[in-house]
Amino acid sequence: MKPNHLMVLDVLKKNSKALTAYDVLADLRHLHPKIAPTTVYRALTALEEQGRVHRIESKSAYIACRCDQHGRASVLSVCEDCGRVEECVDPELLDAISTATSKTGFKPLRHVIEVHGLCAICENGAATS
Amino acid sequence: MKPNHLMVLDVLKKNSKALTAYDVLADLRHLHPKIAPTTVYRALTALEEQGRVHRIESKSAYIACRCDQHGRASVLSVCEDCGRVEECVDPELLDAISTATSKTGFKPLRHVIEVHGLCAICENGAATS
DNA sequence: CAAATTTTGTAATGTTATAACATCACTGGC
DNA sequence: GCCAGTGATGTTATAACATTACAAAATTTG
Repeated sequence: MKPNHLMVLDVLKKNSKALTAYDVLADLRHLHPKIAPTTVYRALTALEEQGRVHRIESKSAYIACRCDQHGRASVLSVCEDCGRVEECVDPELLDAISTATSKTGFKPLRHVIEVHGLCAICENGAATS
Repeated sequence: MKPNHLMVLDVLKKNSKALTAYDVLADLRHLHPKIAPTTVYRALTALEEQGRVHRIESKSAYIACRCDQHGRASVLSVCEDCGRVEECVDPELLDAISTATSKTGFKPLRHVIEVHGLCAICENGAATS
């Protein structure tokens, strides 16, 4: 893997929360002060194509893929309280969504499935506080 | 409904394609040259809360709700060729997704389900051209 | 009416993403 | 070895999307 791509992936892997491209940029600048947005975006694009990174469309943010099922679309659960993101791969669900959209002749190519809510920790924390 | 909100909704209703906030702004400026981004965004936020407008997260764009089921999350099919968006309300699908994400204790609150692909017209057009 | 509250307008700014073009690094023919 | 051709990277600038902050106007309420 190319050095820039590796650096970007490492930054994402350090975090369980989604980071924006500019969060990644700020982190990288500690070591490489001259790095530019373009560099980060190019790395993110490549990593996404490889399935190593997911973009959270509803947050304009990115996480490292943790599911080791690179290539399959995931259902992404985003905690609105702590920002943590869980991945869940469920081919049957994808098929069900494809079937639903296909009824009108639509041909599905890419799925974006994001669920906002509260993770187990924050839900309990909020309830007992 | 407030005049600004109505104007914004009307612009969106004229189009079957998703429009960005600045597309809406440009359209409104034909008649109201002094209107500002803030005004459009405030209207879009209010209309979204009422379920009259959906935001396509993966395009940073907006469409008028056509399903007359304001309030229920929709599956949005976005044609990557012509930009048209179809809505499809399927409570069972939402429940299935909620169930999948709930396995880890996650509490789902808002669903973002967007499918990119080709609509029937573009799929056929592309095939026969 | 006048004070309090909410809505709207206006300007500036912040955030996210890409375009355009220069430069560098590698490859393969000569 | 040299030097075109190709693709990756760097650099600068700017485009596109969104919010903040505060002032002015409208609306509500005592």
